[in-house]
Order: sequence, then structure tokens, then C-alpha cells
Amino acid sequence: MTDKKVLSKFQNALKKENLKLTKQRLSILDNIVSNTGHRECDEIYDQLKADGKNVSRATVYRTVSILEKYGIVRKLELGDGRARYEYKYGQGHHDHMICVETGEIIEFMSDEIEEIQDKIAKENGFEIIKHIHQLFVKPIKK
Amino acid sequence: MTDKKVLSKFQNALKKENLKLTKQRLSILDNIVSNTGHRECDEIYDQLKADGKNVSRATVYRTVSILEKYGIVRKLELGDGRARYEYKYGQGHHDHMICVETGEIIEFMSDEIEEIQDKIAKENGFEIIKHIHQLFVKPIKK
DNA sequence: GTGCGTGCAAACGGTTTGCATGCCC
DNA sequence: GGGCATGCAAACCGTTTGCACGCAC
Repeated sequence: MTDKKVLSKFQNALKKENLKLTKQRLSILDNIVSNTGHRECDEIYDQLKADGKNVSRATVYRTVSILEKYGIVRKLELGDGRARYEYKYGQGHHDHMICVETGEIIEFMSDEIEEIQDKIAKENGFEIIKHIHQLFVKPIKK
Repeated sequence: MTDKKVLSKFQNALKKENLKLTKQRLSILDNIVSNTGHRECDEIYDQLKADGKNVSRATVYRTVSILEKYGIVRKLELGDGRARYEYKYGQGHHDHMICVETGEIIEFMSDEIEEIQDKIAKENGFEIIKHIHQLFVKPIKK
């Protein structure tokens, strides 16, 4: 998805919610689109500040939550009480492996797993809205 | 695993950590062993209170965290900021499907998925310590 | 008897919110 | 010009922690 498409997706989202396109919201979207990491709100906030954009922490939280609601951003919960966000169109769908020793985050993807979990949900009379699949791992000692 | 075995596992854990077996810790273990749900600390706390056991919220938090460390209990993070705990030997390993409409929690298990994720970790030079696999679902409309 | 455990309440930390002012539409 | 958005700081809420007293070993 091009940056232009994302912007219009964001504009549609705002319209749907009766919200306005402010320069703060734009700065936040820009920052997220041009970043591939898995970042906390505070990191996004700090980078915006470093870039000379004046946006408050509160606005980052508020905006990121809109972006999540409209599927532009994905929220990760790694079990340490701090939410991470990643840009959803930076690449295809994937899940995460987290190294408990280094904190490194490795992305993975398995069509097989996706199919099986769809099947399991269906067998139970459900359809999947979203899923979390995280492997907490450590390096294999040689 | 029988209740007796769990108790001795707990006693070993306490010994390893140089901790004492107090009546509060016992009450909490009892309550968890005889319960199959996915409960928050506060629910455990309330039930203990209802059962006439005097245990403080702080002690519930402290004990549950020991139980988790020693694999007697499993911690679930459902993304709402409140941790749930389930007794690990109530049944075999499983993951969770959460209905976003009712909050109902359905357990599921797939050997296939377990194998694939082990393989993926291994291919990346890691071994899995634990994993989280949650499907957020909604009922299929007929 | 000693030192960890407990209960209480206060602290913590990420996130949310109320309010007065500012700015998009 | 009207009303939502912003920024600030305070509130929030689940969880953790410091401290003084109590109990297991």
C-alpha cells in the first residue's frame, strides 16, 4: 500500500469517526509509515520530538488508537505491560517470536498455521477477527 | 497430576526459593487447584474472602507469581490489562479462543500447530520456552 | 529466636481523561 | 464561528513495594 493510499485510508477513517485531520495526527501517521519497528508510544513520542514536531504524549496515544481501530497499525502486547505498535502495510501479515534473552523480535509467518486456526475457529462456529501468536524463545546452545 | 503431587511440587518450589509454606499460600494453592476457570487475581481474592480465608490482595499477587514461575499456574494476557490465571494441570496444554462479543473463553489445541511452531523456532536457531496463541473470534451469523 | 511472610496503604507506570484554549472545517 | 482537538496535569487501575508486626522453621 502506497503512502498516498494510507493517507486516504486515514482520511476516510477520520471522516467516518467525525474527526479532523490535524497536523499532529499527520505527523504521527508519517512517523509510523516511515518506520518499520515495533515501538512503544513513548518511542514514537520521543522520535517526533527529535524531529522537531510538537505533539503531546496524550495525542500520540489518542491517534495510535484510532490507527489501530482502522487497521493501519497493529498493536502488540508482549507481556511487559507496554504496548508496541507496528505499521501494518510495511509488509504482509506475520506473527512474532520474542527472544527472552535479548528482547529481539523476529517476525514469522506460516500459511499452514493460518489455515489450521481458521479451521479450528470455524469448527467451533466462530470466525477469527484477529489473532495473537507469539513464541517466546531462547537461542539453542551449540 | 494429583493434588498431592501439586502440593509437593509447590513445596519443592518454595524450598528452592527459600520460602516458607504458610497457611495463606496454601489457601491460594487450594483455591487454584480446585478451580478450572481463567480468573483474575481479584476474583481469586474475592473467592478466598467468600470462603472465609483471610488473605490480602498483595499475598495473592505474590503467591500467584511464584506459582507461575514454577509452572503450576499459567498466566493469560487477554489484552485488557488484567492478567488471568489458570491451573496448569487441570488438563493438557491448550490455547485460547476469546469471543469478543461475549467474553467467553474456549480452549483449543492442535498438535499440528505445535509442531509447526517448534519447527519455525528451530529453523531460526531458537527453542520455544512458552508461547501465546489467542484467537479473537465472533460467532458466525447464520 | 530469627528472618522471611503478611497486611496495609502508599507508590508505581503505562495509559486515559477533564478542562481550558486553539484551530480545522 | 462552532465544535472537535490539543496539551497539560491529574486521575486511573492493575500491580508492586516499604514497613512494622507476626509466624514458620
